[in-house]
Amino acid sequence: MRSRGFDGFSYADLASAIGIRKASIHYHFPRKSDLGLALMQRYRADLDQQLDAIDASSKTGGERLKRQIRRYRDALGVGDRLCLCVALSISSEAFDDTVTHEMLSFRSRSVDWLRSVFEQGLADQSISNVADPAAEAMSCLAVLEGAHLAGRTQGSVMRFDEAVRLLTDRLAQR
Amino acid sequence: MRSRGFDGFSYADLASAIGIRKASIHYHFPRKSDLGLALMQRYRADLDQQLDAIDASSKTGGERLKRQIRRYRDALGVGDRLCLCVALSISSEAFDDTVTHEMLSFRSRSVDWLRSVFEQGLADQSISNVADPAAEAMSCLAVLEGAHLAGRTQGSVMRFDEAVRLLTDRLAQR
DNA sequence: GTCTATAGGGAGATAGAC
DNA sequence: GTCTATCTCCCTATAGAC
Repeated sequence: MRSRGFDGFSYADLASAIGIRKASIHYHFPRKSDLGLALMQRYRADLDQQLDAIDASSKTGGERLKRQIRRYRDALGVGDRLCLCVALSISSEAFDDTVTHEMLSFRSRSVDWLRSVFEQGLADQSISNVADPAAEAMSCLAVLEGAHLAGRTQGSVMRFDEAVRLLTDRLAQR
Repeated sequence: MRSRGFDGFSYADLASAIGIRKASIHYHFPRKSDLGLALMQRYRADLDQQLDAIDASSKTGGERLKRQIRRYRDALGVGDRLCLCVALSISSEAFDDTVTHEMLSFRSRSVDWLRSVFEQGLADQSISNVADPAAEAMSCLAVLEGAHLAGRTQGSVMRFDEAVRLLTDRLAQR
């Protein structure tokens, strides 16, 4: 789903990949949209968990932001995968409100978390040039997702790194 | 293609939309990938033409950047369309090198143009806080495409505007 | 919970008349 | 260059045995 898009793979693809039959997948996820919803729900739950883990072990805004950038970098694979929320955005006409709701939750959780991170970075001086944490948060999510697209199109993590460099350059050196 | 993705529409959809038969479309574009290539080529040619038009009629970096942001904003429709290059990124495994080449050309033309715009904005002081035009250019393209995704997911141009606000706030008022 | 078998439809694509 | 007709294949999805 993250490398070919929602319409780019079939139950037959999954079946042969995991060594099971199509009908067995339909037992767990009757319709394909059920599978999309389940993955998006899990993706969102993972986000909550991992952002909590970052908050627990990193204390400065700069350090927290650095780890979130790293998470996006890792999620890109070798330039062959996208954030699930990005991948599903293109096919969103195919989904009902439950999937859309999950995607909106994912985005608002991301932006809210980033806003608090920029607020911290402003307070503890671990991120430079922060004037408006709310605007920074929305811009930052756009940069991370846009950098994913750059890396994906060119099949190169380097393009991701280049696109987020303006961001990483603002993190205080330790 | 820009609202449902490459795999999200069929020749039958096109045929009924324009009042023609599937076979007639196949006469012009034998395989679906031919259609994808043709659209991407046209999209890229349009970019060249429109950036030239911006250069011809706007002289400051800030004014030029403002018009490119406006172009992306308009391209979003009412939050139901994406940049073609963004939409095809997800399905890029389905394409051969010719389409990928066109997408890479599109991106490098965008970034090169943006770099020169930031250089101008630095020189004529029409864009504030420019330290590294090359990094600004790559970040800017990411923001524009990421802002598209934000607007698309929420079906709202307002989300686009919010995501690019950090950028528009840097443009000198006149 | 997984299997075989199959339904039912729509996909991309082609042949050949006009 | 557009049409009708059709091909072949694969899609999502279901029925029912084990």
